[in-house]
Amino acid sequence: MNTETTRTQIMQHAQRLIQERGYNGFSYRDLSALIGIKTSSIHYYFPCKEDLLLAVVQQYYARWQAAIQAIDASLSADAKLRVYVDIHRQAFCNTDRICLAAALAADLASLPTGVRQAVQDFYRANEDWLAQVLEQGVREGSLRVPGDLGTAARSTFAALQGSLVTARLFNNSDRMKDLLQGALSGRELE
Amino acid sequence: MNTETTRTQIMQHAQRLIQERGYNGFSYRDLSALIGIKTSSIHYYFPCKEDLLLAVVQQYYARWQAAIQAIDASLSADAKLRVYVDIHRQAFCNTDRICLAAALAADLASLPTGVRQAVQDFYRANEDWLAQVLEQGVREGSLRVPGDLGTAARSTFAALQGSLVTARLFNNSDRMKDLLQGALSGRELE
DNA sequence: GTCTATAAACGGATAGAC
DNA sequence: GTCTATCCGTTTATAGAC
Repeated sequence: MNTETTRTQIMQHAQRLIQERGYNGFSYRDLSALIGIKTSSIHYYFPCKEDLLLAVVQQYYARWQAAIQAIDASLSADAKLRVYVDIHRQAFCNTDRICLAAALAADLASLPTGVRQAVQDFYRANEDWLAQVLEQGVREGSLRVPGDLGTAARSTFAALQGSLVTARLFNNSDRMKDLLQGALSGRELE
Repeated sequence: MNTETTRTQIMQHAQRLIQERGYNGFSYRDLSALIGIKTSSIHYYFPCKEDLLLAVVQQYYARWQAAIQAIDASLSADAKLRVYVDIHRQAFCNTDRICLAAALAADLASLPTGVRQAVQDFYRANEDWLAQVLEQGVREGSLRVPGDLGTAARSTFAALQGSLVTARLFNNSDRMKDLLQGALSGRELE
């Protein structure tokens, strides 16, 4: 088995299991059974569980950054918001998983310090991106944002994360559409 | 040690540990160390972990119902909403914990079926209550709700749950105030 | 790189004494 | 009710052969 493939497989399954069952809900044994290698081989790539966790979180963050940067900068603010929500809705429809950062944030007290920091960074980056887009929308006149921009951005991201949780809980991806109709159309779009 | 006291202690610590570290993040051993009894004594009250989990969830649900019913029915819709959000904000400020149902929903795939149902019931009950209050607000003319009432109720509860997660993540209870200013004042209150 | 073998602690759970 | 003692599988991790 090619090295990169094994390492990649480990990280893919680890991410999925965390999103499905939480940080404390999977083991090296689970991974070894899924991939078809021994647990000691996983330790070769990730000496301890925290190493694996950090690698998975950082890769998730990096991919999110790439997805965000791929959003056409020339779009209007409300178009950017629709693309942004749709990225999350599509990801949910394809995988039936909540956000990795939300899954980890739920187990906060059991996270290694470094991971906790990475989760905070992810949340902050999303909120900052949303605040920028809301600001653009106000400038353009295409969005109406009552009150503070940062407040609106934080509430919007909280609603997005919460909607992913309920979409999975009720096995109903329409919950993500709720978000578009309610939070965005209602509050922030004219 | 009085029986009811021991049983109560077990359930209190179990609920707290689930809210802090997730369902898979605590053990009978953790509980026994915290309370000062042996793990076999815990098995006397709750033969298996699922029994304990179900008891904790049902108690949490019952207390929520009591708190909701204690809200003065004669209040205006927007006053009810403010009391409702304040119940959650106060609970967070006092305990630094997210909602038990949200903590369990994050570990969904690892939950026993009965617990999954109880978590769904809790979410549904909150959404139904919110939808009723929004409906009252529209009737009174004190709330402006764009689009479907059920949609607005679901988004509002998702934002509430998500805000609790970030309030803890950033150790900042103002996140709950964000919700009042943004989601309620902005979207639903005139 | 992957394996076997092993370690030491932890996990939920039970039987039976007091 | 709570304890001691015990069961047996799990979990994370390491050492060393191949």
